[in-house]
Amino acid sequence: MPELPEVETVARSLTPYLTSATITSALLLRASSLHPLSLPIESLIGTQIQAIRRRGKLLIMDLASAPVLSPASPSMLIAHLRMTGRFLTAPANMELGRHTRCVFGLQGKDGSVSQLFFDDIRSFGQLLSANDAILEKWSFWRDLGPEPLLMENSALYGRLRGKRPIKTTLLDQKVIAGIGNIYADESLFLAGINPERPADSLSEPESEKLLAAVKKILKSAIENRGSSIRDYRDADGNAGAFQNKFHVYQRGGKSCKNCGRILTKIKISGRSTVYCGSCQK
DNA sequence: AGCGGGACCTGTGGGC
DNA sequence: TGCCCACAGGTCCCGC
Repeated sequence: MPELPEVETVARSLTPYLTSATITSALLLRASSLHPLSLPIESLIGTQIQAIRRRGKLLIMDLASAPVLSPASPSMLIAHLRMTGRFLTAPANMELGRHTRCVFGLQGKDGSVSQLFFDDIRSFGQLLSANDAILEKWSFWRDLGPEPLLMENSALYGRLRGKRPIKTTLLDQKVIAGIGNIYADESLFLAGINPERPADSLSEPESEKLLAAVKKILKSAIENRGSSIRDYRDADGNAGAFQNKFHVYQRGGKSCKNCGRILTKIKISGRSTVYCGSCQK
């Protein structure tokens, strides 16, 4: 599910609920929902959530540890939602859902108690209780590319190496962080670039145009609280609205909103890809 | 180097 | 109604 705009929306919607809350309990319901590099889930008990933020598609909760905890205690709780991961805030007495993979007890600064559920239908998502030593070992984290909204074209253009399709390159989290299948297709459409073009065939102005399109699409998607295809909801249970603005994603066989020609649907590195053969060169 | 295919999981929608 | 297949916001790993 969630790409950068959805994770950003989740982080923002969680912020009022979680900031300054202390984790009072942590129960893991499916072992595979905890990252192999993670500290035990119990390591989170007693930590206080300082802030919630996003890096690429990762949701990050910054933690402060109680003074008695060892230096090995976690400084962050990181979640990768993958396809169907989701955070839900719940009253203290709420029962677990069918797809709840982890549940945290929370105590707010005002003493109020509540729960935080990590639900995940497909169970691809993972939680990682991390400290600095663990992050150094985590290659996905180490190699994560720049934030698209902060990126300059010199950085993108410099990374457009090799003959693989530009769409594959946009999906490579080492090149640029946070773009997934929806926003890759939508950005390439807006930039007028064919997704099958070899990455190294883009000129510097084309790279610039692509990065501008990526930024415009991501910002617009964030303003619309993300895209809800099926499962995605923010922490308040709200769907996004950007799916109503798609130009190409999931529109194979329909007509181009720009020129009226039938949109082409193909596979690029295993992912469904839709583009306009007339508008995208 | 990079692609295809499979794996990890569960659910839904379409075709017959 | 039911069965089977294809497909789904992601990433990793293997073999060619």
